[in-house]
Amino acid sequence: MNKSTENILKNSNLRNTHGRTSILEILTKAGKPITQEQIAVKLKKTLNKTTIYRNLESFLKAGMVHRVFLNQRMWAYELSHNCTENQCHPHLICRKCKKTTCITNCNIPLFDNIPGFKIERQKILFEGLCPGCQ
Amino acid sequence: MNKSTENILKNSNLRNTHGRTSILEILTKAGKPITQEQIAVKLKKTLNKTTIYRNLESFLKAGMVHRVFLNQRMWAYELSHNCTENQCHPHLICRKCKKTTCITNCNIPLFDNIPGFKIERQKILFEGLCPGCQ
DNA sequence: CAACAAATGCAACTAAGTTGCAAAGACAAA
DNA sequence: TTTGTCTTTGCAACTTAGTTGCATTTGTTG
Repeated sequence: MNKSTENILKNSNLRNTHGRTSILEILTKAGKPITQEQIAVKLKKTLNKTTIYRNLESFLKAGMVHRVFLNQRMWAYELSHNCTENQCHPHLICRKCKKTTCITNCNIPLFDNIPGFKIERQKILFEGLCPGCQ
Repeated sequence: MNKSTENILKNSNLRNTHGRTSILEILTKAGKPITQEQIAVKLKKTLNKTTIYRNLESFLKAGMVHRVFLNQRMWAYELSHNCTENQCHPHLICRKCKKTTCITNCNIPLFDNIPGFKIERQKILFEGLCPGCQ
């Protein structure tokens, strides 16, 4: 079991359970947004979907994870170490392969000076072609 | 019946039905993204939800309308006259009142020069406070 | 170890959106 | 105006991502 994972959980007042550590492990390995269903499959369905959803939600609340909206009605989750408080890196949904990619090699400012609004966070979604599909 | 609406439908090879014109009327009046359910209520449930969904989809295909993702699992639709081919205006979901507002008085560039990716369209979603909630 | 709170699994539920099909309606040609 | 064809509509049944209630199990602290 990973020591730092254990500490992360402790710091967020979350109990150190097998379910949580294995979900975090999978999110770490994935390195990109994945869905509840994908997590369940990688765990060979040894963890109940309710449990996965509930754990992902507690990770969300603790800020360890964020989620992006996929296609029609699914969320994909990923670790949030590449995100600042106000802005997560942009994502691209590829028109061809439909996969979601994280775009971390760009430098997009925070548009927080829009008259009349108080902008606290911004999410950017690109549509187009990923490197593999051009 | 609005003559321009009629022409818009004709140009998109869509038949001029009562359902379609009344949905377009409501979207025009709304001037912001609204959901299927909201449309149905404004029509006093005289139009079946299947019909509304199917018409919204044909509007989407024709480019007359675009949609933004709302809260948990709902889409909101709005007329796309304020959008360019590559970018729609940003939207803000207010942390307090949960309403979605269109932000049209800002000038955000298209980030289409990201190495490795072919960006065709960008969608920006802000979270924060709307003018009424500050 | 005991006691309590939190996490888990299961089954049933919710609800936004979809599908199949028969009936009604739009529209172009005659 | 009528006819014929293709599109649109309504209805009911369905799909499925995500949620809820509850009984059981597990982690943690003293």
